[in-house]
Parts: sequence; C-alpha cells; structure tokens
Amino acid sequence: MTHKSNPSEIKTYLKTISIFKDCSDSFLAKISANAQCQIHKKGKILFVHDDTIERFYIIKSGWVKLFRETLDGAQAVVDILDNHHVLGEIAIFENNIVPYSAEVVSNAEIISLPLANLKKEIKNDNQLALNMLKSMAHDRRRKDKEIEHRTIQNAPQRIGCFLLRLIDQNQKGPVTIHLPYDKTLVAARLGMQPETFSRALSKLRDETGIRINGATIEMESLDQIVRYSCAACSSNFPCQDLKTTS
Amino acid sequence: MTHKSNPSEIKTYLKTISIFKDCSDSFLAKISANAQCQIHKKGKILFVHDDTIERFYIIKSGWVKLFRETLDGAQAVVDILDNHHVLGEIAIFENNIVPYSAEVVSNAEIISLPLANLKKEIKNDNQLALNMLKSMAHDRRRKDKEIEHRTIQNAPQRIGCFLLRLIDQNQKGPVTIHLPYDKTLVAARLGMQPETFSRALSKLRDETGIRINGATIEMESLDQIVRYSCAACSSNFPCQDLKTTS
DNA sequence: CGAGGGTTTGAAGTGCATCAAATAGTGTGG
DNA sequence: CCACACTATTTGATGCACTTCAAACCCTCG
Repeated sequence: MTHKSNPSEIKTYLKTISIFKDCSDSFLAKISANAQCQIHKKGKILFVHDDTIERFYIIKSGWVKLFRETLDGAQAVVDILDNHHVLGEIAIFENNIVPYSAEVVSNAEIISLPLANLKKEIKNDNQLALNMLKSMAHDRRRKDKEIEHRTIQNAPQRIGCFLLRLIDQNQKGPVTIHLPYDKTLVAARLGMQPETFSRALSKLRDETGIRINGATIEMESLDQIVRYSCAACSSNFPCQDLKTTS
Repeated sequence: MTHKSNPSEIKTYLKTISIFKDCSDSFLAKISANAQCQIHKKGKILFVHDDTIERFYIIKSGWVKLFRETLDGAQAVVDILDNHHVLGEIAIFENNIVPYSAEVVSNAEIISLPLANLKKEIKNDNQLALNMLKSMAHDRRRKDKEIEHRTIQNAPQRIGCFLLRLIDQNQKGPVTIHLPYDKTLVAARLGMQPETFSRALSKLRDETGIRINGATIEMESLDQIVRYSCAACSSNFPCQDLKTTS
C-alpha cells in the first residue's frame, strides 16, 4: 500500500531523525529521492531475522516490534519502537543481513530507504558516522539497563519502572498514563507472560495505590511508584528513558 | 603499580585493537605517548558507575568485570572482558561519565589512555569513527542475544550455551574446556545465583554426559550440548560468540 | 596447619509459568 | 444498531525453576 512519497516532504522528515542531524544536503536529497513511504497494517512483517534486506526503515507513525524466535515458537522481544526510530540500518555491518525480525504492531506509516546509500555515505560523511555512533552507544546503554532490570527487578517493579519511563518524570502531582500498546505486548516487552503481567499490575496497584482502568492508569503522584520500583535499580530517579532518538 | 610503559611497544599493541585498525599513525603515536600500562591485582576497582573519568582502558591480560549495583547491594553484571577489549570509551558520549563500574577479577595488565584524545580524534578520523561504530553495533547485537538468552533459556541451557561460546565450534570430537574465571562469577555473568549454577551444571552433566572436574569440563563431542542448549535459541549452531574484538 | 574464600548440598520458600476457563472488549457483517 | 466471532485480559489452580538460608566441604595459600 504505497502512500504519496513526496521526496521533499520526506527530506524534511528525515532532518528530524537523530542520525541525519547536520548531514550533507546532497546526501539527504539523494536518499529522499530513493525513499518510499508506505502505510502498513497491524501484523505486517517487514522482515525476518537472517533475511538479506536492501532497505532500512524509519517509523513515521505507529509501533514496530523487533524480535527473534526459535524453531519451536518461543519469542524474545528485542525492542518496540515508535516514530523517529530507525530499524534495519544495523544490517550494513552484517552483509545486509538483519539480526531481528520486525512486525508492525499498530497501523503504521513507515519510510524505507536503500541500505546501499547509507552504507556508502558513512564512509564519506563523518557527521553521519558520528551520529550513528552516538545513537548506537545510547542504544547499547539501553540494553545494559534492560539486562540490569531483568536481573534485579521483579515483575511488578519492572512494570512500575516501565510506567515511569513513559512519562515526564519531573512533573509533580497527579499523572494519567495510557499504555502505548496491548498489555500482552507490554508483557512480552518486559519479558513476562500476559497472565503474570495482569497479576503483577494488580500487585503494583495494591502496593502503590495507583488506579487502573483498562489501558489507562492514574496516579496521585509518582512518589509511591518511585519508592517501590526504583529501589531495585542502580540509577537514580529521575532516570529518563534512554531513547534511540533524541 | 606502574609498569614499564614503552610508547612504541604500546603502539604496537594498540594496532591489534579493532577500533584502532588502520587509524592514522600520528594519532596512534600521540595516544601511545599518553598511555600508561599498569598491573592491577584482583579486586581493584578501576572506576564506579556515574564517576567522571579522564581515561579509558584497554585490557592487555586478565579479566575485568563491568557491573552496576543498587544501594542495597544487588548487583548486575553487564559484561566480563578479557584482553583486546576496550572499556570506558563510551564515556566520550556522556560528558565523561561512565555508565558502569569496572573491577579487575584476575590479576591484569591494563593500558589506560586519555579520553580527550579519543574524543577529539573521532571527529577527524573517519576510519576511527567507523571502527568504533562497527564495534558498537556488534556489541549491541551481543546485548540483544544476552536478553534473548535470559528470556528463553533456562539455567542449565544458558550454561551449555556459555560453554559452547568459549570454544571453536567447528572442531569435531572430544573437547576440554577450562572455565575462564570463578564459578561464582560465571553464575553472575549468566544472571543466576552460585547455588543455582552449581546445581544447573550438574543437571547439564546428567543431560549431556559431559565430565566435570573442578573448573575443567570434558565432552566427547559438542552434539549433546548443542541439542540441549541451542534448541532454546533463535540462532543456528555454530553461532560464534559475538565478541567486542575481532 | 589453619584461615578464608570458593563450591556444593540440603531444606524450604517464592515468584513466575503453565494450563484451563471465565470475562471483557472490539470489530464485522447482517 | 445488534449479534456473533474473535481477541485481549483476567482469574483460578497447580507445578516447576530458581532463590534463600544454612551448613558442610574443599581447595589454596600464607
């Protein structure tokens, strides 16, 4: 389902992506000319791990799940990304082979760009290489955090931590949160079963006094959750989520 | 305990480090001149997370544990590195603040180099930036694998997988493995308790017929372990460990 | 030889997974 | 706009994996 792919419009959007910050205009023009923008429905598989791909992707809207799975169907969610995030670009270091599968988990607008352009340009454009390096470093750090959380935090604490990272942590007073995607998916993202998620969320409610209504969660203040979740984390609150973007 | 720090000798060693491959000679000369090589004893803390550091490190021999810990002492091992690995360099993207603590876990010879040199040079030397980018990408991929393993594999399987990644996976026939460091540390590296490690290793023995003698492990062939451990992994054997180096 | 850390073993508890089934919620076609 | 089909979520019952606490054992090194 190809959408209008106006190069200049795409170019404008690309400029908002961290890895393209301050990149040469000629490169942005070139890559935009080769860009496609498509609208994908929930469930669409963009690629499967160990595929050879020719294009990488940038999310303009919606959510995409990155994952791997074993022969007998066990699945590990590597990441869940939203707009401004880039995926598949890592393949330029692996002979165009992607190390994870990507599935659209809510209707999404996604730009695709040729890997070849990127692969070539990082050798010429030091700014681009530095941007990618910085983004990659940031991302590696996020993974470290993820491993730490799964090691130290229990299920209710991980949920609390996840909720805190959805919001601006400097605000005072009451906060309302909307879960960004299905509870089942949040569960997978946090490395637990849906049933465990449901029970753990109830436990978090009992421990912290938050109010839960479907995908909406209200809290009087962040204090309770911070006390409950951040105790089992090596970072100090406010910890900010480390986003790939920014 | 400062050791002889012969710049030209250090320079030769630096050339074997992946991020310095094909870097400008003048840069290598400069950074070598500012290098120090020290011998550290087991237990030495190189830095603590959230410290501001001025130097990054390269391991010449021995092992270094990267970790974070919470106020009440819970610890998460981020990585355990040996020679040719670089640590602390990530701080150049975070205002010289390191995101993890580093502890020498076996007597080690470690080179330290000024962060400032590196920070400045990646802007001039595209090759250096690309090397770091590639290494960082590789590393991020390793973390993804780590998360996957902790999600999908149980304790005995994780140990089997760990053992396989210690060796050349293409060899046939009997293999003897020496654990590279304390069992307690292997346990922490794999995200489990020492007691669990001990029991899980016994279970792995019962399931695969390997022979265990202290830190030495013998196996008739890899097949048994592969069948047992790799079933719970999305990668195909041989999977190769993804090293920071190489 | 003795001290101390690393390792193993035992017993008991806890947290999460699993299996099963009920319930709520959502989108579809009539 | 309603009824049905299908999916997401919750709840219950049970089992297993890993942790925790405690104690014994073993190995190494001064």
